[in-house]
Order: sequence, then C-alpha cells, then structure tokens
Amino acid sequence: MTRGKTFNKLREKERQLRREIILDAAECVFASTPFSQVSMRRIAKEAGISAASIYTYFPDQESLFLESYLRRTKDIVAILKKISDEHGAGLLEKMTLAYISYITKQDVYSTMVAHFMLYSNLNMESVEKLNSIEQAVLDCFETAIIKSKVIGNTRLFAHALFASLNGIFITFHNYPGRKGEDVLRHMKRLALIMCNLFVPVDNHHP
Amino acid sequence: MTRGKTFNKLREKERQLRREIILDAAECVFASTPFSQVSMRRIAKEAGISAASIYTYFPDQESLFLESYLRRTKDIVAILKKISDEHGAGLLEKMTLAYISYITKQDVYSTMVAHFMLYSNLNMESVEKLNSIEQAVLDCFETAIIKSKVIGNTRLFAHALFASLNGIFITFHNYPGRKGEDVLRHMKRLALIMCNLFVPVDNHHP
DNA sequence: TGTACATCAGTGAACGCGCGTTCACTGATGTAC
DNA sequence: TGTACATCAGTGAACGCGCGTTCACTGATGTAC
Repeated sequence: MTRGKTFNKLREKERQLRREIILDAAECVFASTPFSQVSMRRIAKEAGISAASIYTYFPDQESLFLESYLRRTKDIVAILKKISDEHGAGLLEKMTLAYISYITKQDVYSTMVAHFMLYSNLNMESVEKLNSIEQAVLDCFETAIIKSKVIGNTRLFAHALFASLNGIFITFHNYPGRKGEDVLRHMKRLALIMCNLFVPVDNHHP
Repeated sequence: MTRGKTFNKLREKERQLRREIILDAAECVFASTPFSQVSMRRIAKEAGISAASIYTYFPDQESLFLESYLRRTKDIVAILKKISDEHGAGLLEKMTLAYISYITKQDVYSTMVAHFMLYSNLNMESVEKLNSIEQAVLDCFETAIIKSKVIGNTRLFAHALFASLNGIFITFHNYPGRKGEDVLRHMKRLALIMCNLFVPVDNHHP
C-alpha cells in the first residue's frame, strides 16, 4: 500500500495548498475592503471558486477568519523572533519599529484584532490558540527588553509596551486630516517615545 | 406670539428628552450585547418604541451611533477636566486610573472606538466631531502632564499616554482565562507603569 | 362650548438586500477486475 | 485495454434570516373660528 499512501499524501498536500489559496484570498479581501463588507461570497470570488467550496476546507466563517489571523500573526512572530535573536544596542527600538511597520502595512492584522475584540464568540479552543500566539509575541518583546538590560518586572514591561503599540496604531491610524506617510511617521515617533521610556538613552550607549 | 414661542420651546425640549431616551437605550444595548447584535430594532425595543420612530429623531443609524459615542466621550472629558483642574502630586496617576476605570465600566466606549475604527465611512462633519472631542481628551492629559512638571514635547507625550491606555484596554480586556476584577487590576497596574514612565517617581515627591 | 381642520409623533407592515450555510447534483479522476 | 463503480472537489440554486429603511396610515393634541 506504499503507493496508496503516497497518493494520499499528495492529495493531502494539494488540499493544504487549496486551503492556502483560500486564506490568501481572505487576507486580500480583508486588506482591501472595509470589514463590514468582507463576506464568504467575496472571499470565494477573490479565490476564483464558489462560496460553497469554502466549506470543503473550513467548517465555518469564524474558523476561516481565525486561521487567517493566526497565519498573519505567525508571520509577525517570525519577524520579531529574528530581531530578538540579534545582539547590540537599539534592539528594542528596532523591534518596535518593525512591529509598527508590519501592522501598518498589513491592515488585515489590526482589523482582525478589532474583530476578535468585538465579536468574541469564540470557542475555548480558538481562545487558546489566540492566547498562545499572543504569548509568543510577548516573549519576543520581553527578550528584547531583557537584552536591553532593563531592570524590573520585564514581563509586565512587555505587556505594557505591546499594548501601547497596539493602542498607538488603533488610536491614530485613521487620524483625520493627515494621510499615509504622515500618519506612519507620527506613529513611529510615538512608538519610539514609548520605547525610550522603557530603555533610557543612557542604556543605549553605556 | 410669545405664547406660541413658549409652546414651541417646550415642544423642542420634549423632543430633546425623547432623543435622550433613545440614546440611553442605545447605550444600554451597546453595553449589554455583542456589537454584531446591536440593531435599530433592538434599540427601539429597549426604548419601548417602534424601530420606525427612531427615524423621527435621527436620520440614520450612523448618526445615532455617533451621537451616542459623543455623549459618552463628553462624559469622560468632564471627568478628566475636573481632575486636570486640581493641583498636587499624583495628578496624572489619578487621571490615568480614572480613564481606565471609566472605559472599563462603560464597555460602550471601547466598542464604539473599535466600531468607528473598523467602519470609517463617516462624512467629513462626523470626522470633525470625532476629532474635536479627541482633542479635548488630549488637552486634559496634556494639562496633567504639564502640571506634573514633565519636560519635553508635552503634546506628544499626551498622545503617547492616551494611545497607550487605549491599547492596554483593547489588548487585555478580553484576556482569556482571567475575569472581571483580575483583568481590571492588571490593566490598572499596566496603566500605572505607563504613567510612571512619563512622570518618574522623583517628580512626585520633589 | 362646539366643530372643522392642521400638525406631527408614532406604528405595523412591507421592501429590498446581502448574509452564512446547505444540498442535490455534476463531472473528473482513481480503482478493481 | 475496456468497463463498471467509488470517491470527492466543486457548483448553482435555494433556504431562512435579520438588517436598515420607507410609507401609508392612525390617533392624539393644538388651533381657528
């Protein structure tokens, strides 16, 4: 039955690829449409399939959304992890700016944060998944904080910094009157202020 | 026509009162229902009138939501303003905790922040209203920061602190596993960390 | 005081819409002999 | 190689639902004479 198993593996692989295509489409729609207009039909259209087909790969809308969000967050974690593995001064600044850049570039991310905040009808398993990925992000920030020789409850500091950066984004990314570049500059400026409060400039050049 | 005018004034006053009742109902529904389930019909039911009646007082749903949000925010501004008029050490701490307490108690507020973030199809006039009330909040924080003898770009600091507090709330108010009291304690702890980063303890007891 | 008319808040029913999801069915591909 | 059957991704159409909003109408109240 080796041949049979190989066939099955291939089939499973194809299935995974098709899932990815749907997830790609979902992100694309999330990124280009106001959240209220994101629907199974739109995502299906973007993926070039019928809405009914989505249900071959995801049990329901919530699962699709969650998985899409998790994939994005894993992306962030990978980026932050890489930075936290580095050494030298300005590590936390670098991470902070990377985080702000990412969530600005990928509107999907913040839209989904807000979504899961507003419609938290998630089952326990989903909540667990969300929690563990959030812990992973926090781990990265904490590592950077520790490496910056900050003294105190570093986990709490990581919480505070992480929350602050989210807040900066949410509060100002729709700042009326200004647009694009300006908003990003403002957010980065605020982010650096936060960052430097945690790691006084003294520590950067000891 | 004095009598006529008086009648008209009374009628106008009654009209305002009826508007208030609808706004009260809206807030009540916002506070007790997941956002996705907030609808004109529910608000009407809460107010004890028919859904159609709402349109006698508000042109459409968005106006109702916005006005509801503005009323809440004016409430916050009043509270913060009162605090910022005080003197003495720990002013900023006091304000910070008051803000966190308020937005925790009134889930309406944060839900709406997220709403206006997600569905920003507002017309210019609405955006203007949102902006000016946000400036009023920022004014309060800046005043407190100045009174705490912080040196630097106090406006930017106000931005950063305000955004951070919003972020703390949004990031942790659904913190899985913990509930109610614990979450509030955690948020307040983080808020105080933020606060003390801006106003080092030295400044509190000079 | 009585009567005819005007005003206007309030209503139930309906309109049109888009949604998430289901289902009977198609059609391509793989399997068995 | 050819044939009958099994599997399964994919589909269009439909279901049932709740939404925001509109509208013709009611009924209470105020106004004019």
